Amino acid sequence: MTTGRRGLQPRKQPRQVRAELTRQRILTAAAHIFAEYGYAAGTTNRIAERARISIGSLYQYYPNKDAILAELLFRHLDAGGDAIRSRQDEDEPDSLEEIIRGFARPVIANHLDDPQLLRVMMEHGPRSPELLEKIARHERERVAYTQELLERHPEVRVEDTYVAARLVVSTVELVVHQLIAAPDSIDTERLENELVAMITSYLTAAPGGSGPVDRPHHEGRAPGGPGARPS
Amino acid sequence: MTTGRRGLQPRKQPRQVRAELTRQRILTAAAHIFAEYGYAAGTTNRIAERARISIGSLYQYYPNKDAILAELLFRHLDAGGDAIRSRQDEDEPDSLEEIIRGFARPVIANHLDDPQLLRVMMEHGPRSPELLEKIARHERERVAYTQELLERHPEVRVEDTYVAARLVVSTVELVVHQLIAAPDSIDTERLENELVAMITSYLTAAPGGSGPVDRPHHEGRAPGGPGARPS
DNA sequence: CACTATTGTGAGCAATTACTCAGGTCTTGC
DNA sequence: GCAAGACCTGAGTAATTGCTCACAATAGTG
Repeated sequence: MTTGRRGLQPRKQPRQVRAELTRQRILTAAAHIFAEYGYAAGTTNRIAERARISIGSLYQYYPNKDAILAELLFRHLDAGGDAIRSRQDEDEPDSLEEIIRGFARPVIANHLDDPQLLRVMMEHGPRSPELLEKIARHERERVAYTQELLERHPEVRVEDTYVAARLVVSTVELVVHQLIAAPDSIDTERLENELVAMITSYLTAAPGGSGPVDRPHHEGRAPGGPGARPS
Repeated sequence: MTTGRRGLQPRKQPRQVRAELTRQRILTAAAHIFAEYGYAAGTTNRIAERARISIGSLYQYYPNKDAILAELLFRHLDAGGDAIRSRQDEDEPDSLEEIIRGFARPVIANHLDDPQLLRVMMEHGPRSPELLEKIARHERERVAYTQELLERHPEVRVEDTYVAARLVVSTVELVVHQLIAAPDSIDTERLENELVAMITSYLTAAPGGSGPVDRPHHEGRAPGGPGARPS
């Protein structure tokens, strides 16, 4: 199938405008093809055909098929990261609900373009070590950032902010992904609201309890503060 | 790649014990191979090799590669459905938390066997119309059942039980899947607890509020006036 | 214009894959 | 013991795929 690892970096730097244009055509064509056919059936020849260039040209810019998907994924991750980071730079003192909403909204927006493509990327992505590393780093950053926010915010009451952060990040990403890509798609706005409500109520609920009701049993939360250690 | 649709039903009924045994070998071998190599790289020859039978025998039982994955998926879905349904038959009057836990636990248990395989199945599955239908039906059943439970339980306070049910089902399935398969896996028990806590607090929280705390400000989540435009 | 560097072309190769088939070996029923 | 079916075998085939390479076209420079 795919020839072995040969690096994922693009093959050459374009020196003329024409080249940069071709590059872009390849990328958008690949996005469509992968989204429509999946990774395995999305052949390089098909991509070239869709981009209206020859297969040879394609391989002048990308050393192999993986590299195309890689670039697609990089761009997506970068876009997502930027959106969230830009939000961070704004005025900070939001309510917790607004903060969570600030997580959910960019993720939703980022998935509206082409849910199918995202799906393909996450599916096949982790087979290449470089992609795996990139994704893992991205996720770790998000978790760390989220954890920091949780720890800083007084409203938050969870035992282990690390676990909570992972739960939150995963939930937002996955649920948005699934429910937007679903055939019977849920209204975007409602999805955002419900997701935010769920996470916010989780974070602010009394630890070990289920909702506002007092729950006498259960091992109490370690009073040592928020610095609960990840397992 | 795969030859076109030719049905997914097994090719023949085994009449001797020997045959049933071979069948089982194929299935377990396929499970391992798919989990290890993914669907595309998990070739039928490799499966046959691992099962220590010839490739010809394999094709006596399954008309094509898809059919093997299909059977694997069917079995998984059936197992999951059974686990939940068996729980339903027990004494009903549980607390909401216990009900949600009754959802989460079988899902977790079902994923502990081989997360990678599950991943492959969900990834590739939806390409075959028959599989797609099976999965969709399974999901619809789960959502319907969940919605019914939500409506019956007095503690639940959500606007739209259908949306809530979908959210709950997706969240449990996806988050469990992701966090168990993750390289830095979270402790199973803690995962269950946090997940249950999140969902329970979401379901029991007063609509429009976030958690037990009284929240004077903020526009409610009523459809009338959230200033929430998607970016 | 001439010369060079950059970019584009597409037939075709090597490798891989799902799957077949002609013929073997084992089980069963009598 | 012996036929008839059930089961198994594995070399081979047709099709597909990622990718190369020898060459053609275009753009930049003097």
